[in-house]
Amino acid sequence: MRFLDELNDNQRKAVEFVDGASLVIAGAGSGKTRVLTYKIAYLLKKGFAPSSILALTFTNKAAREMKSRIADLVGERIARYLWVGTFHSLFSRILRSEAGTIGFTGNFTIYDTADSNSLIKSIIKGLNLDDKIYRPGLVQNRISTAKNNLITPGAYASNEELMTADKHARVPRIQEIYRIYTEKCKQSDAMDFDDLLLQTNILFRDHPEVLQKYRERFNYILVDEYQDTNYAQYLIIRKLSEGHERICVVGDDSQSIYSFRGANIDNILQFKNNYQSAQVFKLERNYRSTKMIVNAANSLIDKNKNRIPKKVYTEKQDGEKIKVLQLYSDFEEATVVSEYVIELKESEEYAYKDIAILYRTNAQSRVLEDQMRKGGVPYRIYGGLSFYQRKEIKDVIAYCRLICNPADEEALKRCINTPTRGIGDTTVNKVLETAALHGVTAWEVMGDILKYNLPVHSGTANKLTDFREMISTFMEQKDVLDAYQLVDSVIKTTGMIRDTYTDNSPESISRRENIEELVNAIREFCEMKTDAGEQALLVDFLAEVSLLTDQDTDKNGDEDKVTLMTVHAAKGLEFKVVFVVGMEEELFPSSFSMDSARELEEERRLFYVAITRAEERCFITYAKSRFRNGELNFVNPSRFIKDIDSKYLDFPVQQTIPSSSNFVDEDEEIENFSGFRNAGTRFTRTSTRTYYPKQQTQEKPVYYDTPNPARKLTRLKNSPATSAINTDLNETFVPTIPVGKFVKHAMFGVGKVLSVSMSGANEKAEIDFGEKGVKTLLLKFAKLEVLD
DNA sequence: GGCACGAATTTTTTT
DNA sequence: AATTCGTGCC
Ligand SMILES: Nc1ncnc2c1ncn2[C@@H]1O[C@H](COP(=O)(O)OP(=O)(O)OP(=O)(O)O)[C@@H](O)[C@H]1O
Repeated sequence: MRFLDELNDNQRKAVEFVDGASLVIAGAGSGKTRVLTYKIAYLLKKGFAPSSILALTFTNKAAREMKSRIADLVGERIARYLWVGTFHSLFSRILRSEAGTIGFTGNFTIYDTADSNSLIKSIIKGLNLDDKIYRPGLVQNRISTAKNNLITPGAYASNEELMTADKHARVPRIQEIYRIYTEKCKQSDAMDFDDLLLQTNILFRDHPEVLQKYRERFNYILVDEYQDTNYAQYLIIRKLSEGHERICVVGDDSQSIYSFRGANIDNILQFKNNYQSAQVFKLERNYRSTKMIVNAANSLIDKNKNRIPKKVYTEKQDGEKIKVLQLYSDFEEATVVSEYVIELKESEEYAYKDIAILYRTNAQSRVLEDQMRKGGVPYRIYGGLSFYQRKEIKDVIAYCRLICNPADEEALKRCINTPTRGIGDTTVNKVLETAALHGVTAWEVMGDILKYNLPVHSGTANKLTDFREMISTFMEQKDVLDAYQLVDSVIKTTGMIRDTYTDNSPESISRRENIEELVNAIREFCEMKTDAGEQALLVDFLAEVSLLTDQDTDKNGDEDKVTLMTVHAAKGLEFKVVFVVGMEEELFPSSFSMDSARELEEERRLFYVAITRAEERCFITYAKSRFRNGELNFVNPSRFIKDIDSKYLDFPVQQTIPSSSNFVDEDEEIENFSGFRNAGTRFTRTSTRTYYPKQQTQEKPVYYDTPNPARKLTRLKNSPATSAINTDLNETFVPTIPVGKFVKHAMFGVGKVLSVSMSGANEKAEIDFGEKGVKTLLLKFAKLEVLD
């Protein structure tokens, strides 16, 4: 087995250990995933049948990569029979074949978060509860957490702790909503994401013979990113491996970042106690990053109290320090990052695809995207609104779902009046109420309007009947035509396509293109399946589509583009160059994590994950002001920057630090454009004028600058970050402009000052610009000139 | 029932 | 800024 040479001693030991449970716990970039991959290859060589190996990854993409890597080692003919995938995708497969035993059909629909949310909303409405108190999002969260901990509605109701918590939170009826939600899902033959895990547990608990069958089928179980598994996942694995304990999990407690999804770090911390035969393997050598990056990351994570200390070292070269850049605004941050990207590309050392820009929240991607486009930088955004979450796509899919499962109420609600065909909310509600009254599906009611006494006029009744007939016709074809042929017919017959031709707005065209892209994707799906000798019916497509994510729609993965994604989405990936942007208090760490030490530590782990994605170069940026929810906020640098030992950081001399004399052009700029001195940042959203510190645009690139030593380091280290930055801002002289006077604005022209008031720490003025309207402007930022 | 406009609201992260 | 919600009118 030559491939074992590609491992170091510790890795090889972990791979070769086959007699019992093993845990590989090690820091980032130490080759944990590699161990798992090679271990599978090793097991295959040792004679394990590929179909007897179950490997769980965190994403579909990771699964694909692992499978293809294994195929490289042992050949595609063998690798193709492996069970490699996410918990959700593999256990949905098992659930489909065993569905009958737990009261579902093999065709069950998978409700995505939007579907659950909509169902919860309608339940809350049905119970006449106030949706301001019973916020659907909150309820959904509670239900999800319950499911992840295997608490069924009954168990929920009899759980003291949960019930009192709900009572105190003034939402005592969550338990009832949960119960109805569960019933509704079952009635609609639907499972949500959490059900895929919960129902698997129920299946294994209530049907020992089924559990036994899968126990015998899977002789070896491997789990990647084990630190982010939840209780439901833990128990599935535990049950399947009971007896033989041939299980190998790998992970890093310092990279546990999904607690909001129920991930329980105890799974990995308690592994030794849960498995008698457990052997623990530690890997210490990092193969990914330079010394500077590894050390910086180590010094950061060292600030967490709750963690298993780990040694991590690297033999790679020292590399450069992590560059920390302070910018005026989110806008400038994006501009500067795009300039750095261009520099890196032009240096010919890096391609665009070597570079990633990571952020805490999806909302941050917008400015970045704009600036990348402006700078001509090709990029690809992952996450956020994915292709399959677009309205028009969800609409088409809703038709598909309804055709395959007429009980799918959420799908019905979605497409019954899309495009509009005169069946409005009132009618839909009547149908749903009548259905609930008789304990049948809405589909059933629509099939016999007279029998169920549906209180609608004959015109409306006809519309309902027509709609039902149309869907029925598709149903007759669902086992005859392949997915492509059927969907093609659906978009034409239902009027979905025609609807995009009613006007020629860019929105309509984009909707049409998206629908066409979907149809294309389905065609490719059919071709692929047919080539593989498998069936390619609509149900087959649906079974796969519900679990697809953004990263899976990535067709040409090796296009030369910069990657933009959240830090969460970057877990497990690596890039030569990484920019971690928006390192500010309230954003990263998120304001919601601030009052809990536990959550704060998770935010720190998240930052650790971000930095450890970098192989060679890492940049950290933060802005002093940022638009959030439509308003400008002044923000402070993240406390996490101080958590990194400053000897690994480089704060280049920048013009962007106020109060320093090398503050280029400030006076000139301010006087020319605002009429006020020290008015602060020049960047506003309404301004198209861009301004770069001279050095960055006209001289050599900043990242070759000599590190700026002591002075700024001390500033960041010894004083709270707030004082370094905030003082400057707070001391900014803000003159009050006289009410009633006329002022001139760069964009709006001349206007009259109506009032001046305080908005937080900032003065804002209401100014009437005549036909441009009355605007409310923050004086710190508006470029105003007082006219005499 | 459908549409348009104005008001109100906004927690981060995702399978 | 962006999206959702409510209202009012045809
Ligand atoms: N023995 C080795 N020799 C050479 N390269 C290695 C070796 N082990 C791992 N690598 C490389 O190191 C990098 C990180 O490996 P891998 O992704 O498996 O680490 P990991 O521990 O799973 O990381 P993370 O925890 O960040 O997901 C990969 O590029 C991998 O190819």
